[in-house]
Amino acid sequence: MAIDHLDGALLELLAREPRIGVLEASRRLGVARGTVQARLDRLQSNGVIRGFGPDVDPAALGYPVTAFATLEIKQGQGNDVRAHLAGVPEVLELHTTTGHGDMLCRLVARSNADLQRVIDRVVGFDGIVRASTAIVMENPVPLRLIPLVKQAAGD
Amino acid sequence: MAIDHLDGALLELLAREPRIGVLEASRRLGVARGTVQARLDRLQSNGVIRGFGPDVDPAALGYPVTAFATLEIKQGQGNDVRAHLAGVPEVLELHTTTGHGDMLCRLVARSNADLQRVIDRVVGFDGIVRASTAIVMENPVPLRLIPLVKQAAGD
DNA sequence: AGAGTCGCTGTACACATTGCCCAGTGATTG
DNA sequence: CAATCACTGGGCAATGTGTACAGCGACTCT
Repeated sequence: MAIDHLDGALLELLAREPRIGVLEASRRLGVARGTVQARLDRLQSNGVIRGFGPDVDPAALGYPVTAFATLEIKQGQGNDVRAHLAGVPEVLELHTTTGHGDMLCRLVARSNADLQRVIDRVVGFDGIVRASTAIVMENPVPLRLIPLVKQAAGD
Repeated sequence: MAIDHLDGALLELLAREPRIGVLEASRRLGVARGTVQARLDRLQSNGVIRGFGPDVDPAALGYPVTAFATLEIKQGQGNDVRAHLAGVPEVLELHTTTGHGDMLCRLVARSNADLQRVIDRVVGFDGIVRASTAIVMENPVPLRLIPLVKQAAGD
């Protein structure tokens, strides 16, 4: 859980040049190879690094439209709705939240027209009372964690 | 842009066991190493695979609270707001959207109390008229792309 | 039909990297 | 003071990588 300064530098380096190896990383950071290896192992067993999965771009896959849908759920239907949404490939992410809606999910679609189909599929389920959708136009800040890592490392 | 069936299998394999090498992947998929190498290169130049950055868990970094904030922006202040939000480490992601709000951003914080500080910092800016926040309680479907990849590959 | 192109295979080779081990050292702790 | 811990720097065998090449079947264009 201790987010060291070296850990921070390592994470940043890995984020910038992911194909880098342990040896090369140790050279860049000016430490011994064993150290980098140990840090990496620790970060992974800590859960700080979940993995190194490929970062897939839905747009390049033919799904250039992203939207967020706020869902209102019928009492007690939560689990069914979760299962239903988990079965829809275009649902990239699902959260249960406080506030006006009960759930928030991230959707993608092949086009604005296709989004209609996706939404119909998403909300065409008994437990869902109401849905409101916001289509994403721009993504000025794509998902990033480095600034947070830096802050966590810098204290 | 052609999302082949082999491409799909490769992506799925990489997602499940990211530390796998090209050689091992070729063995698993039952194709020649050169093929896997060529596919990988193509997927990367296509932009389907953006990279292999480490998947960092904010919770493990000490930021277990996630929230989504919908922001309403003063006309013409878009760029300033974008720049402001980009400067806040706790802002993990920012989208401009259609619908009730003008922007949607994903935030993290060290605690519910800390979230107040983050929100204050986020909305403490001239161009922002109104903000409504939804705190994430559960994350039944964490960000996933494999089902989408499978669908894209299966046609 | 023939020529050219393309993607995949199977193989080869030199080189770099990995996983693992170990002795030594400096800082911190009880 | 002794023990613990993280880091260093070195060494080793095994493996993977980058790269190249020839052969082959499928496809397209003329």
